[in-house]
Amino acid sequence: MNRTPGRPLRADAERSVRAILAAAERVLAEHPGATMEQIAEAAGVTRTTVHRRFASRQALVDALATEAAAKLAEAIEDGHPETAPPLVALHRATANVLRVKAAWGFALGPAAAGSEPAARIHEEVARRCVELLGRIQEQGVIAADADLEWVRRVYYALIGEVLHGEPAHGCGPATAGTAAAGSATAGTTTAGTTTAGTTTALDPDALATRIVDTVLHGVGPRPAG
Amino acid sequence: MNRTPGRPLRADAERSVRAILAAAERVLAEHPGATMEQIAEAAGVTRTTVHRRFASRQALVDALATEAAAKLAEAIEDGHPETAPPLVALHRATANVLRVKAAWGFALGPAAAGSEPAARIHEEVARRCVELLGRIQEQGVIAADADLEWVRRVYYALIGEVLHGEPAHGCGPATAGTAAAGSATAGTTTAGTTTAGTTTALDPDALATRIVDTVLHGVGPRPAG
DNA sequence: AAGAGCTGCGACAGCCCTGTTTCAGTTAGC
DNA sequence: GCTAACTGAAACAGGGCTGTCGCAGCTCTT
Repeated sequence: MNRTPGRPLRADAERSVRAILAAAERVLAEHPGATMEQIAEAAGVTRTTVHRRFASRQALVDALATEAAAKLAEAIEDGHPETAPPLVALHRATANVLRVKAAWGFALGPAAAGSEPAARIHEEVARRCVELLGRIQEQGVIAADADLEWVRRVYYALIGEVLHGEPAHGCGPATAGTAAAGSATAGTTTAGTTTAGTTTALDPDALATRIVDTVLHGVGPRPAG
Repeated sequence: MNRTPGRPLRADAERSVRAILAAAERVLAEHPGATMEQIAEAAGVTRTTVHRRFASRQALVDALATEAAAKLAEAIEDGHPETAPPLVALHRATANVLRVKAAWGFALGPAAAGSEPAARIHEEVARRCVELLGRIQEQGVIAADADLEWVRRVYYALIGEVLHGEPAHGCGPATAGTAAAGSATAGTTTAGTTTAGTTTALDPDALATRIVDTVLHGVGPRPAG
């Protein structure tokens, strides 16, 4: 019954909570309707223990969503959107977000939405995102008459799309497949990453480049080199 | 038990099937985990009847997905991708798809995926889509070195994003909200639709323009008028 | 008008999931 | 080492949903 611990948990209990949350993400990502039992099993714990730590299934999902949202906010912040050059910050943040979203696909997905604190974090993240885009707009890299909210949505959509391709089960150098790196050699002022002409894709930095590039310039032909 | 009728259904039974499918889409779109009972009620039918027409919940969802996939394919075909000028076809198809997807949000969503026949139709649709994009590429409107699969994914993502905004509960002139039509006055060779400078958005044609425009040119500043 | 088809109603069995409780045994922390 | 915290095991009540049946009554079809 004690699910909102007044005092800190004991070390082993803390470990259990961690294991449960991680397992929940893993299991629910593949099977959104998974049972508490399945989650417990994946966490190496009994169903009883799961209920001891999370009052209800909803509480578990909420905790998961909140944790993931926090990591997402952290990913943005790690790009230093306030201090770094806007395009650099956008690129870094994008790469970070790709990493986080790949690892917390369920917790950041629609199925986990509706969680109160998580929703507020997401709003805040969206605000920061638009701020950053605004700074880029001031540089003239985004059209002056562009609707930044639309830009943000396009940006979000592309991030989501990129993560649909390969399941990326282990976050490792997964099965390649059909990768050709279409519009490489971007004109953005970011650091290296584009080693030469052909990027292997799949790695967050290359994907981030592709996303930012596509958002800014689309897929049409470039004016000039 | 007779769910794959050898002979045609009677008129009233046919009507029931229609009503059930329509209700299922309506109900499941808002509440993916809805009960057979809720679907039946929304269809003005008893739960028993639903089970009489569809062997199981899965069978119902499959039928729904298949029907919607067919309508989607039809939406593409109505753009005359083979005969019309590629950009015109793309614009028309986009507008049609927006209409279909708005009306069959659940049946075309991820929750309804996994249905055998529907999946094959979606593959075919993707093929047609890439074909059309290839024709546009030959015109030089898409960069020659662009990965068409990536272009298709970006295109899909934007279509999906556009439909997230307003729920569009009744398909009517719903509650407007924050609409500003960012990068309007596209350079595409489509017909009118852009009445002047300010488009009201929300209507499929205007949204299609926006999508196509963004896919091709991104949100960056235009070279020149 | 007659018969086949379809529907609503009510009820049933079966299943799975959630959430709780108790108790004995183990583990962390002072 | 002692105590409090934590866990596994087992069982329980409760609830909901699915899928099926039989029957009486309505409605389409010819």
